[in-house]
Amino acid sequence: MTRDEPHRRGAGRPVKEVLSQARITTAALAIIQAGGYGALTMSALAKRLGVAPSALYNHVDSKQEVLRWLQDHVMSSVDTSGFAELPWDQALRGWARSYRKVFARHTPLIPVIAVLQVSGAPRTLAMYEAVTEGLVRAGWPPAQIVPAIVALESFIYGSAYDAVAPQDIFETGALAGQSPHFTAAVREQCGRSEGRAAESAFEAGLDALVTGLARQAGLRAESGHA
Amino acid sequence: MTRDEPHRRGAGRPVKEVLSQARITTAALAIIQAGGYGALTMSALAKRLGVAPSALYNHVDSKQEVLRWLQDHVMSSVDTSGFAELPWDQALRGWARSYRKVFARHTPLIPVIAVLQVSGAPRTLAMYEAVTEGLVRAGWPPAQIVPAIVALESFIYGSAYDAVAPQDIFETGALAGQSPHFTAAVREQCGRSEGRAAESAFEAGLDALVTGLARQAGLRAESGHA
DNA sequence: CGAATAAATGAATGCTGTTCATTTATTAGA
DNA sequence: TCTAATAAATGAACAGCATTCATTTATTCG
Repeated sequence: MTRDEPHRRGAGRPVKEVLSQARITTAALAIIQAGGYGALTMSALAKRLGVAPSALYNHVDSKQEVLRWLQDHVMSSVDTSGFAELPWDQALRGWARSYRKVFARHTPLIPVIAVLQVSGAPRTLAMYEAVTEGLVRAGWPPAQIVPAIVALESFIYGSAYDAVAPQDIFETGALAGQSPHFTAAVREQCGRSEGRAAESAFEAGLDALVTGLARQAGLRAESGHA
Repeated sequence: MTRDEPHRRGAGRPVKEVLSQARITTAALAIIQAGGYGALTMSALAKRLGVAPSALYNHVDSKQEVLRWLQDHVMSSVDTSGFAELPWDQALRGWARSYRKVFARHTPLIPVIAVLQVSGAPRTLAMYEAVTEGLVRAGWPPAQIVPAIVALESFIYGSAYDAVAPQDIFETGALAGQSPHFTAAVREQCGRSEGRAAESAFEAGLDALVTGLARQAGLRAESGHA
């Protein structure tokens, strides 16, 4: 599945690649920032690169591949710097918050990630490596690290969707009579956390996961929950 | 946004509705089961209902609406019966397992749910009501229930993606040298949980979430973790 | 110069969801 | 029973999509 490098030895090679992976990814990102994922079409991408749509296919297998490149690029902006400076549990929380924040603005990439082989996504792999190394250094048993990352990641993806959902999703409206307990519960927490319902749910879940997974690993999260 | 009932008072009404929401939803489900979500097109849907594609639009606003109907229908097969018989934490785990199992076969609906107003999804609302009632009866403080459900749901959605991902996602391949810790960690857990990596990560995360969220709510999960 | 080759092109393909003017069928009321 | 009203089905059409292909253009190596 890995693409051949374009014109490895060939003649006719221009001095600078006009349509490199980097240029295509950058253009795609610009389109998304300007008009959202709905605006990301192969035509739009070609136009922004000053080229015919068909020319794109000399450098990309499919739109799916563009999305894969995009995914790996976006992933590189997830912050793992905490593992260099902070206690492991604070670093883990910081990583999770950054991860969620980044993908809340790129939810259409989530189905792509979920199926993506890391072997084709070097920066994604680098992120996993940073997290793993941090946990290893903190004394986590090796066998528990991948399950913990997977569990956290699952929670992060779901929370990213949640972060961009309309705030009034849970308004029961005309059906309130059929759901008295739930309607009351929604009212209850609307008062508490003003508008930031998704935020507080994320923090609650994150704390539970970090604490619980650490306990399963025979460790103890050092900092209390916020 | 709520559709008018077709032919409320009108003349020309056939005795039985040929294209009701139920019939459309059933047909869509059959198409999906036969050929996956890629096969679910408005043309295919029309053909299965023995009708021209354009006729569909007398009963449905858009394909998105079909997906919303589908979502609510699928949601009704999530099992909440545990809340009637089991201790609350076991019921919660059972619900989460069922929820994940159902949507693992309907991952394309996840982005739909995340944006869907419950006011238009009665069976989804019924599910929330069942869970909420169960937690209220168990003594959960009302203000903590919605955040807990949201956190669990986020985890469930992410885990549903995970459940259908290829097993070799984490094979680092040629890049193993650049990620020694992670590669080792992957090897480590491959040996432990044979093929069921997603499963064990889900159970670990579920246990952490249920335990941790309960502790935040001032309760204690009764049953130990599996 | 000539051969080789990558890359760009424009036209075309088949699919998608969706719209629209028109026709068909059914029923309510006079 | 005739007529008016109205919902629903139709087929043609549309714009947009990702993608393919034969052809042309440009570049560089021998």
